[in-house]
Amino acid sequence: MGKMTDLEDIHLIPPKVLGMYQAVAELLEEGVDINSIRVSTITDRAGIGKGTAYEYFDTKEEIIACALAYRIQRTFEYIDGILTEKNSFQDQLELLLDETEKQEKKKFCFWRLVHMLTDSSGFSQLIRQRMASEPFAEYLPVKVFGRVLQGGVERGELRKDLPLEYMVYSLISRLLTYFMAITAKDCFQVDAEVLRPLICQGIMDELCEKNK
Amino acid sequence: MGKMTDLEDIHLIPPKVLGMYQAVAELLEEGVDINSIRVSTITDRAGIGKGTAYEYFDTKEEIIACALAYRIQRTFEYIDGILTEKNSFQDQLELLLDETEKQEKKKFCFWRLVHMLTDSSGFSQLIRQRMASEPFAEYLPVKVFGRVLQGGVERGELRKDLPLEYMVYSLISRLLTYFMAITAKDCFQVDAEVLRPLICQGIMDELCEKNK
Amino acid sequence: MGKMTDLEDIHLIPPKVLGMYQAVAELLEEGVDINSIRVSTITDRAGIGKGTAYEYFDTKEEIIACALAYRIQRTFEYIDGILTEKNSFQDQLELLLDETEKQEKKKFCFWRLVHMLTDSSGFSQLIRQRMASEPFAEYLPVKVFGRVLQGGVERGELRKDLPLEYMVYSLISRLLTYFMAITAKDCFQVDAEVLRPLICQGIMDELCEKNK
Amino acid sequence: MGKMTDLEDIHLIPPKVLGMYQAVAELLEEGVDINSIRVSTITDRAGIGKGTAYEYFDTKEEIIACALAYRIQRTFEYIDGILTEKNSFQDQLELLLDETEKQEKKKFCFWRLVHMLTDSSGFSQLIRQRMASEPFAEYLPVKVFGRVLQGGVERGELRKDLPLEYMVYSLISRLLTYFMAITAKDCFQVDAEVLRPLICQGIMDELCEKNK
DNA sequence: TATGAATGAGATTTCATTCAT
DNA sequence: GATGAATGAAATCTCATTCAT
Repeated sequence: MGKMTDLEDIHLIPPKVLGMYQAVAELLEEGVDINSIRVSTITDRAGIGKGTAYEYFDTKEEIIACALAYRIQRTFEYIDGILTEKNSFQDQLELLLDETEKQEKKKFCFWRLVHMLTDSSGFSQLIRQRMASEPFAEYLPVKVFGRVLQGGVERGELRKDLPLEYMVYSLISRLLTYFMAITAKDCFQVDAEVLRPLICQGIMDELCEKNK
Repeated sequence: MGKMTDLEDIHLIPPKVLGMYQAVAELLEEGVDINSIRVSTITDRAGIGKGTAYEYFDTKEEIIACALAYRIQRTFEYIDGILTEKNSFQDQLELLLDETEKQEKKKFCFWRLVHMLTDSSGFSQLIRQRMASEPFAEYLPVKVFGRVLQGGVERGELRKDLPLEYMVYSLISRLLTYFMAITAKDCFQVDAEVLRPLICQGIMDELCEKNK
Repeated sequence: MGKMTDLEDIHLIPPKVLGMYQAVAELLEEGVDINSIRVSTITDRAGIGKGTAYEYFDTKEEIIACALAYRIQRTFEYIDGILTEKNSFQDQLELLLDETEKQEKKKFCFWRLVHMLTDSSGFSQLIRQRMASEPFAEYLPVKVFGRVLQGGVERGELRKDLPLEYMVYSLISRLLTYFMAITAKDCFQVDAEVLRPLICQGIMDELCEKNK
Repeated sequence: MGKMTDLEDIHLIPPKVLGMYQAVAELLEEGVDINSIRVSTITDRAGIGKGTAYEYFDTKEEIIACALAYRIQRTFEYIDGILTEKNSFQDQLELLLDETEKQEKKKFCFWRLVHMLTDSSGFSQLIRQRMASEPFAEYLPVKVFGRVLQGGVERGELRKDLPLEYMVYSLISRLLTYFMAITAKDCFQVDAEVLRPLICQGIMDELCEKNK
């Protein structure tokens, strides 16, 4: 059996490997520091032997990096799916803010992704490599948000004169604002209830055609 | 000799400890993963004995956390200083974007701080404790940016109708996202040259009185 | 693999663990100070990897405590066995004195046990816990000697009016006298040859029915 | 200043050294394992600098060995003193049992001595050397008990037909076993209240002339 | 393919001892 | 003589990885 790092099709992942991915996701959601995760913890949770992990991966780093990449992709696939069901940018924006709140509860995907994209740990480098590869690229936040914004432009809701890449930037930074405010609640004493409408208004003001 | 964790006055740090702080800073600037830093690497660089590290700190985590806290404070002290010399918000904003670009080159302080404030590693928990304490609090980004924005409001440059905290978060997340876009170029697939003027404009549009 | 500290059945001890027990026993018999025994010394002697020791035990202290408890139990099992073959208390007493001499040659069991029962080192506390647990209790000296004396009483050889616990005390203290005399030969200049009949006589005088 | 190991006269011990001896004694009485005592703990307690310890001793082992030897001698000097005040062996015996019980409470001198005389730790070897030297020999238990028993014989209270040395050992081991029974109650499973009168009687029966 | 006992390199940490002041 | 900051040898213990079954 070839290693998982060579596997392109996300739907052919063997059940034992899915078990390991699930174990990693759970651990991170429980707030475990990524650097303190042990191979034996993963395999114990997955109900498989420790040696089995090495049938599918070469190193511990790869296990965790693949698990994370998988998780991130699934999350954005899901977000992409539900975004598509909404008909207006306003609804899509509300949905994204809702999801941002949810993610915070799981202390997971978004923020973790931010780290992955910016730090220099071994994990992050592996993740970045992996996320840049074919089957993942399609669901990178830039792409997902890009499609949403593109739709808005095409429907005439959003400004046509801004480069799409800036609009993506703008959207992400607003979501980040909201996420930071929620995450650092205790540290910075900010009221998310007050923030949310301001953030919404800010984006709409900046990106929407009708507000021009 | 009392441990450094009990030392409040940042100017009384013994030279050997400063040497260790310097060593940690260099390592991180060189892109070394924080989790792979060894005590012996730090002490070797600092030109002191390994045991000496434990005269001043109880654990490796404390060494690195204190080094980081020190570095972050010095950096924001510096930024605070140069921001004060500028007379308009526009100039201050340009300065911050300049510094954000510089930080990227040093892969360091600002971003590292964001990680520290948001992940669940042992380091981060220690750092957060430390940064919450008296001598550090004054130079936390929220305070520094808060003062900048407050000044802009008082000079009549910035909008009076937005909560200051919202403005702070908005500014921070714009900078952060810019940093992220620069750092993870391949993932973001955007061009900093294109982005920067738009970001400037976006921030001014949102926060400035005269542009309303 | 469960740790040895949870293992109740003394006959299920894995061979590598027996090797470690043997190594500890040898070291002590060679007169090595118990506090100067290193894990690597034990595993080197046992011909196993250092890490293997920690597959079976959590700490060095546990390794040595278990090795000692095992050794002590085996010794008293053995003594119990050969005592049972003797038909009179007199013979049993002679046997015990013979064994006391032998033990001295191995500088081991009896005296080591005495230390274990009386000092406050980490080892001793662990040993005491362990020796108080089910599978060991049966072969504690108090039990073994208790059975011998009980037998003597039942056969009508020994006095019925003394509490058994005092008889045990008396027997042990006599053996201790003999052991001390042998051990401290050089220090106290006593002739074991002269002592032995006196000790025998003393016990018989005190405990035997016919001498009443 | 010559090292303490060369000092013969126990009354010329400098005050800082007495402070260290006192510190060691206290630590042991508090139940601290002798192998876990640190030089810094001793000097901190004695209120002196760590370097000072090395003005008077060459190694940590010497510090503790000398402290113990000193303490043991003082204890037996004291016991010798109060034994001399008693007029009958019976009273002296009761006194010794009282002291044995007290020692248990202080977990100290007598028993510690026994360990010192019988184990193979570095401390014990040093102690044995030291206790064998001139100024200590006089107050070794064998000598002290020897004088007591000799007095009993001379007063006609004790048997003349037993070798004095046998009587000494017999007495010591009775006391020791009593001590052991008290210390390791759970292992011995006997009641000191029950034991003590029987022990007294047993010793008197064996050693006293009139009870013959 | 799946396993998990065995491994050992390498990390952190301790603390007796030194020596410049 | 007294000090205590500095040292580094040496110990314990971890855990990713291997490999015989």
